[in-house]
Amino acid sequence: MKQKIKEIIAQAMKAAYEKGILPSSGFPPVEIEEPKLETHGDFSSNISMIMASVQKMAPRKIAEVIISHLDDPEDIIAKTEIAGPGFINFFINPFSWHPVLHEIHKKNTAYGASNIGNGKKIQVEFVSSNPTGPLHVGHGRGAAVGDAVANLLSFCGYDVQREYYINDSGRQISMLGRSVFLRCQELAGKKIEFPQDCYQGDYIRDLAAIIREQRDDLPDLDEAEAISCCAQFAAENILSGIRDDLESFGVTFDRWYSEQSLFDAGSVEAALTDFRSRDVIYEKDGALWFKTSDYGDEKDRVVVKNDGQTTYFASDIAYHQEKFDRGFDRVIDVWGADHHGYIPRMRASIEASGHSRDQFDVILVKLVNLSRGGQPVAMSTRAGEFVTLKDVTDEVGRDAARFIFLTRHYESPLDFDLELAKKKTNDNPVFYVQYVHARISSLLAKGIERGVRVAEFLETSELSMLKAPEEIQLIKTLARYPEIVQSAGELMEPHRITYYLMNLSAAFHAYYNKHRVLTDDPALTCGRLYLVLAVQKVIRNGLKLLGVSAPEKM
RNA sequence: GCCCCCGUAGCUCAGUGGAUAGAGCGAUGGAUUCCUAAUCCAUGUGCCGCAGGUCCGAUUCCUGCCGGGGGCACCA
Repeated sequence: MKQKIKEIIAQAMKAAYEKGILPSSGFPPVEIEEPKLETHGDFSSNISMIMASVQKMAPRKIAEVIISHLDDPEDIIAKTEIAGPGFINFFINPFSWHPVLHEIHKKNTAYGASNIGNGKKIQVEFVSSNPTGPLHVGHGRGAAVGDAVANLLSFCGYDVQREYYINDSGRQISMLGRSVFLRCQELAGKKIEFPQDCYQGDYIRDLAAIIREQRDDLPDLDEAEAISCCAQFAAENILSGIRDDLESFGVTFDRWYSEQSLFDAGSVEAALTDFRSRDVIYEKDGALWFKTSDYGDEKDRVVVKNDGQTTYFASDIAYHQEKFDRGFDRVIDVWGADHHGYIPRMRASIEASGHSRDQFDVILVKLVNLSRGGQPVAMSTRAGEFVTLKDVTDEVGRDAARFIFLTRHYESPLDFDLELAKKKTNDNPVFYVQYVHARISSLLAKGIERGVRVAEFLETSELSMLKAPEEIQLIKTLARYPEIVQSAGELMEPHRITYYLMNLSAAFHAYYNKHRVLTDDPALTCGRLYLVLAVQKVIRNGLKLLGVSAPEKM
């Protein structure tokens, strides 16, 4: 609809120019918006204000000219007005909205899909939590955001790959091995000093107990071997737990990428050699430094320490080079906000390896403040006291958790209240939206009971009886969906879908309370079912993008 | 000290240059012989942190300041 109005305006400007009424052909792109006030029409254009200086005419005069040249063969426009400083307001003929419903039914699950991505290969890397402990709530938010962003991009025509990067190498893994090893010794009755920098959580004790059971050769190994054995065992065990948790959270990945595999394939060495040849690496104090400050970072960064060990950053450089080698046009990383200082050096590495900085984006997800009935729940990773993602989803359910994670812009801190998440009221919007879907399912079932044949009414519905203001309002809201999806995709902001769904749900509930869908008039009933089924489809599509289920019954 | 994010109704937050700035919660009053009351309807609330600047027009963009949060390792 918006597009049609744009075309009509563009055509009117052209016609006026050809007649010599508008002096200049310097037409800016036509922008249309939906005014907040109903009295300002369905659509509004500021085009005459923008053109005023180029055309050397008063905005209101330009508006008059445009209006007098409008050509509207389909009779979409009921009325136009010139308002304020020169807005042109368009009032759409109510019946012109009806075709939106046909479109929704025809496109069904693809309604709202677009091809703005044009098949470009894009990778979304998310969660990528170290296999040194279970996923906690913060990771859950990252998972929900990453998954929804991937869904959105895919729906917008990108060729999307989801990836999890496993830091299964380096210091934190040996520290994990050491932690488990020490707990094993403790279980064997030895008196040990458990260091501060080891992993403190109880899950380390559990792992120690398991490995003692499964590997009775452990006491025979020398300490280094035993630690390494513990490390490998623990990392694998934890990672498989992470996989399970994500899967029951509804998140799956196309690829799990091991950091260790980069070393095994010589990719880290190759990346460093490449950077040497590009002259962006130098030696100082026995270490190798990458000149990230040449690319906007505040200082240079070490890639090989003076003990010969490569840093985590070195692996990351190799990893991101390798992503582009795999043919991705764009690479998105979803990180916790505490990594934000890492962005400039990562950007530097992208640019130094010959890619452009806009091929790489980081989505920084802010922290989650967990509470229960308003009382904060302590979350300290160091002390090993944290609420795991599994704990939360077990308690409040996957749908509520995922939806709540997406009710804020990812860059805002999120308050997550466990009691609130279980409430079945308006406080908890996930049920508000799902309830729409369930109610419509029920309507359909009742309709069938009464002998309304679905296939038939989808074909024969005559829509002219859909003329109540609430009905037109509902259709207008449905018409906005594709645009919302596009902007959510382009900006990678899934919360736009969340808000839209809450809006649409409000419009539906209001309609439902005011009008009966199943009436004694068969034609009216068919028309209304046609409308509410379109609503149901859009709700279902939107929830799917968010990774939330659309229940038939509640 | 430097960097990033935030500052909008009593609370939690939407609003990527437009007209009279919105929603939920909370408060008050109402709605169910009838399609799911997990719903709806009605009634209030705002120096959009402050000060400049750009613009026909700024909550939105720019600069400075104030306030809140996070980050600043040869850690990951």
